[in-house]
Order: sequence, then structure tokens, then C-alpha cells
Amino acid sequence: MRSRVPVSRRERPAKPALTRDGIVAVAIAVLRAEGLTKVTMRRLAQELDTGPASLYVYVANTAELHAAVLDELLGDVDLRGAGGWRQRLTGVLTSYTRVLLEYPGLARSALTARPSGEHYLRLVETLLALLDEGGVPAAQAAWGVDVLLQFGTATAAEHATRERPAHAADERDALTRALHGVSPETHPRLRALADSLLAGSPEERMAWCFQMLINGISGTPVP
Amino acid sequence: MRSRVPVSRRERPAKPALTRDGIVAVAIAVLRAEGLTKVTMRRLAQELDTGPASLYVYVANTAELHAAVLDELLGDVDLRGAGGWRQRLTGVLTSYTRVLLEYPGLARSALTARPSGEHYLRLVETLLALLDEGGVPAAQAAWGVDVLLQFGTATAAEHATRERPAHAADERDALTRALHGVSPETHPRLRALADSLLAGSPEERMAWCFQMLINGISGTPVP
DNA sequence: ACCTGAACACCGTTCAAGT
DNA sequence: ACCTGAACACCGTTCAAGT
Repeated sequence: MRSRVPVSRRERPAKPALTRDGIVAVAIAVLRAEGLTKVTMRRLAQELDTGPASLYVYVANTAELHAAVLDELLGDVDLRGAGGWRQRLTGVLTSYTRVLLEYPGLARSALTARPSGEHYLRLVETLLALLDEGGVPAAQAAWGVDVLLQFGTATAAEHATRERPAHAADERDALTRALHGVSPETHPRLRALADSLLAGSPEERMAWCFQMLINGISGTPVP
Repeated sequence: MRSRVPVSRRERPAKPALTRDGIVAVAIAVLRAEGLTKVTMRRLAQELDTGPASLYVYVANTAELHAAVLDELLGDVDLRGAGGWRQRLTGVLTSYTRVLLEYPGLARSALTARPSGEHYLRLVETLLALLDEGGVPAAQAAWGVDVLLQFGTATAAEHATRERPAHAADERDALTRALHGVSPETHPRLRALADSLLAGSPEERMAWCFQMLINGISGTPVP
């Protein structure tokens, strides 16, 4: 067994320079260590031994900062994968969603502040290549990638819970109760399909959704 | 011409009672008048002539409050509509998205705090009925409604801009520039499809997306 | 039992004033 | 020119103390 070395919570890997890249680097460190709620202008400034006003020289606002952090994280998405184009496409999308699921709050930001950085562009390029390989007409593919990524982002964003994981279960229970407590007179289908509506593991549903989206994109010509 | 009656900004339609419904009513009034950013515990308390702590007797937290407000707004969704099932289905979904687009910040909340109120249940029931009418197998319909609503919610949430509509245009420009500035060597498809990626009005794209989703849902059996 | 004042622990952003 | 102290205008949530 390795000897445990007590590390002070305050110990940090050398203070980065006060530049845009330095700020993003600190932001990611804080994100990994303490989550998105701590990635604030004030906290980052403190980490860099300055006042919050100084950050505004390099970053326009919090939203822009979050977008920059997200693009950096997108470097972790696995763009390779094995199998046919369909399987590889699903693989990339699953990897994308999984990366976002590590920080659902960031996915939430991504919905508003679309990234347009290096890693994002590479991801879109890869998705277009796979759709092309699958014989999906270019125009459909172009509109399709947007929806594919939006689905992944939204799915991750749905898990953004404000600190308290307990509430997530509460909410599901609330829906379950609402669904089973509904009158068969006024809501016959809701009643009949209550179990189907809640069925399946997150993985199964996500896999079905990706297949469904790929089928829809392949089979729906743009106007 | 009608005579203009100067109305004090402070004038209000009779202070509601300090109950859950009263709080939600005030929340909606503030939402309509000043937007979601003003729908805060503190502001609502002030509106009800009390301290913020008092609201916590009736509402668990801000997220729950937002969910309640959203369900109320969902009462405005047009569930009727004319034409075949496909057209009516698209109509309801478009209406849903449009209602959310009035308050994109609320759509953003909705992604996390799924409503489970009366109006939400009626909406889901209606969508299930339309899919059934279209001959979509029940299991596919059950998983499908989720994605249909998620798409509408996410689309509305994408428009959630923090106060400054100027930024939205900036962002689109950033993506346009990024897309056209990319090297054809490393990103050939991005370069070739740059125009397609940005093509179409929001309405056209939304219409295509709904058709695409309906096609995908109809044609993809659940495992 | 029901309600709430006051406090705790924070935010983002701006701008006048420094170096 | 570049940087920042201090201020402005807020937040959500808790809890001890009141009625």
C-alpha cells in the first residue's frame, strides 16, 4: 500500500499567468476540483491573486469563459471508434454526451453559448464525414449534425442539478406519481403507457434516440 | 385617440395572498412584466410585502418555483389544430416551442426541472394521441414524445441570452467566421458545407426537424 | 405552529483612479 | 496602455427569535 501524503487543499500547481489561456487553465482546474458552481469570476481572480475586474481584460463575460472551458473539454471526445459508419457515429455522439455528462452545468451553458473553437470544429467535421460515409445527402447531414449535437447537449444538460442530487430522484418520483395518479377518463394514453414512458435504462434510451435520429436524418430530404 | 392614463410603475393588481398559488401568480406577473431574471425569491417577497424567508414555507427552492411557473404557461399551448395527424402534431409542437420561446430562460430551467403539472400532462396525452392516430407503435411513441418535447425545449433554451441580445448576433458571426476561416486541408467537409450548415430560416429548420423526428420515431423499433 | 429579521456567504460587472 | 480597488446592485438559503 502506498503511503498517503497529506496534501493541503490550498496547494496548487504553480499560478498561471494572467492571460486568456491562463484564466481558462485555472477555470478548468477549479472545474475539475470543485465543479462549475465555483468557476466564477471572483473565485478565478482570487486564484490568480488579483481582483475580479482584471479578468475582464481577457474575457468578455462569464458565458464566454464557460464556452472556452467547454471547447477545451471537447478535446477529450473520442473521435475514432470501430465498426461501420453507424456504429462509429453513435460512438462519437455517445462519447460527446459522456464528456458533457461529467459537467452537466456546462452542457447547460453550451446550449446558449455554442462553442466555435478548435475542438468543436473538429467534432463537427468528424460527424459530417461519418454521415457522408453513410451516404446521407450533404444538405440533410448539415442540418442533421446540429440536431445530433443538440440532443447530446440537452441530454447532458437535463442532469444539471443545482448541487443536490437528492432532488433529481424526487423529481422522477413526482413524475412517476403524477403519471400513475392520473385519471384514465381524461388521460387514457398516459395511463396505459405510464410504464413505457418511464421504461429503459438511460443507456438504452440514448442508443435508441441516436438510431432514431440517424434514421430520421437519412430519410428526410430538406426543402 | 384614447387619452393616455399615466400608470405608476408601482401600481399592481391587488396583492395576492401569501400562499403557493399566490406566489406563483406574482411570479408570472413579474415574469410577463420584467422577464425571468427578475423572478427571484427576494423580488417576489418584496412584491408580497414580506421577507424572502417566508416564501420557503410554500416553495422548496427557486427551481421548483420556476417549474410551477412553467406549467402555468403551458396552459397557453394550442392543442387543437387542423389537418392530418402529422400536421396537427407539428402544430402542437410548434405551439409548445413558441410558448417557451417567449421566455427562453424558463425553457432552460425546464430542461433540468421537468414539469409534472396538469398542463404538462395534458400536453403529453395529446401528443400520444396524435402519434397513436398516426399508427406509431405505442412503445416508440412513449419514448418519442420525450425527444419531441426535449427538442422543442432545447431549441427555445438556445435562445436564452443573458439580457444582451447583441451577443446572440456576435456568436453567430463567430461561428460563421470560424466556419469560413477553416482550412480545406484539415476540415474539407466543414468548408464545403459551411453554407448548408448556416442555411435556412429558424422556421424552416424547425419544420424539417419535426418531420425528421416524426419519421425517425415512426421507423425505429424499440429494443 | 407559523412566520420572518437579520445574517451568512456569496454573485457579475463597472469605472474612476492608480501605475 | 494596462491594470485594479472599491463600489453598485444584487443573489439563495438558513436559523434563531419572535408572535
